[in-house]
Amino acid sequence: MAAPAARFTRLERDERREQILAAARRLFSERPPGEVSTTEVAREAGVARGLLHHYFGTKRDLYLEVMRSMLRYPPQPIPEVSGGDVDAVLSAAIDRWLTMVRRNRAAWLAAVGAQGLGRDPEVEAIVEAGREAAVDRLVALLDPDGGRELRAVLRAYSGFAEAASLEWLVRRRLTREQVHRLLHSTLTTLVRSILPEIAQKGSP
Amino acid sequence: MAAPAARFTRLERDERREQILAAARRLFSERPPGEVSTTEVAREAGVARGLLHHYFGTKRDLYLEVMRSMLRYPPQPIPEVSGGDVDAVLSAAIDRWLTMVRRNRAAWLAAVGAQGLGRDPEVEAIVEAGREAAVDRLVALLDPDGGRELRAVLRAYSGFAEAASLEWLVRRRLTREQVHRLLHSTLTTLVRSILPEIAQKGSP
DNA sequence: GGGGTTTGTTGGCGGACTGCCAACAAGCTA
DNA sequence: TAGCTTGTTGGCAGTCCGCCAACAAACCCC
Repeated sequence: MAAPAARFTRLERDERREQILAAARRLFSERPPGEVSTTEVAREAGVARGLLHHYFGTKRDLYLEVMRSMLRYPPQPIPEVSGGDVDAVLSAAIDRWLTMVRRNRAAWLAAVGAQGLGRDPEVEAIVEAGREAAVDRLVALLDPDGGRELRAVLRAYSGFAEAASLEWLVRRRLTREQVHRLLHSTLTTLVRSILPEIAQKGSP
Repeated sequence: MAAPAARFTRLERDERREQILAAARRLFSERPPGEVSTTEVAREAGVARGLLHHYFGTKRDLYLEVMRSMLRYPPQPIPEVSGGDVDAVLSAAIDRWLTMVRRNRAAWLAAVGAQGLGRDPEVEAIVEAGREAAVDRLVALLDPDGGRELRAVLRAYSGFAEAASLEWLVRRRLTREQVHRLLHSTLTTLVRSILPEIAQKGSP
């Protein structure tokens, strides 16, 4: 007779883990967590439902892990351009940002738009950490000694950059070239003209 | 004997409906929809669980209605300042925005929490409609004949305004006065200098 | 004021989903 | 090949959602 044809194949922990995570990433990218069942994730991954509880604990834990994994992948490549010309450095940084966004389109869209109405504090913290990290990189690039106001302005700017990127990627009311110029000019103006204006303490 | 002491009181449809909606708004503001049970909403409203299905259909329908109701309340007051001075008009509009945001703090925070692609198309549409309406008001104020690029830039600006407001309300890295100046200067610069620069078609 | 009517409200049944765990078996070791 | 390790499965118990038939509070009419 033929061999019993094993009904499942054993995998190394990390391997199976990544396989489940990939399936979960796919589904959680399309629908909010409340509308994705663990049964579905298990089917998509080709394993029994109990297995994902074994690897990740609760469904919520799995979802949080998906969020983290999405934040982890994109922003790996470190800026490190550091030419003398600030304008050129900024331009290059923006270019990398746009390229990253287009390359990881699905993951990025899901991460930016994560969570529904009620904000889940943990999810919020994960996404916010990613944004604050982006601010860190800009601070290092622009003014390592920058104060509280600089960080606040840059955080607002990151909201601007995300919305502008959506105009390019989704709504298509801007070209990549236009977004690039928009982001560059706005950031330059913010830091050189507007920030000094609002940072000074006593001005009526 | 004493009267049978009615076990529940009948209310008019709209009255009961609003009562349930208020309870749902409270709970859905604190937690994502997947973590709020209809049993809880019913208890909070002081009615039987079946009743909210009677009034709103499915849980999802109730959630969508909550979203709409939150979007409906705040931005009602129409700008209508229309003095000759554009700067003064903008300043007043920004002032109203900041006041609205602080007054409806909880509701507004919850609504912006449903960022960009909530991955739920319907929720997405509702929130995005609110933002596009804000853009409409700005377009009417600034340049009624403005083109596609103007709308795109203003949409990006609304992302900027939301993030900046969070810096004031939540992270407290900016004062109200600072946010005001930041929003005013940025909008002015965007429309007067940066928009013309990116709107021109053929520029290397 | 009593009986009939309207319709707002309740309670519970059927199906689906989550969290958990004991039993099973694939693949390694001797 | 027998035994062991541990990745994997299947099902049980509790909770939640969608639905609907029955109930009863307030109203109407005589």
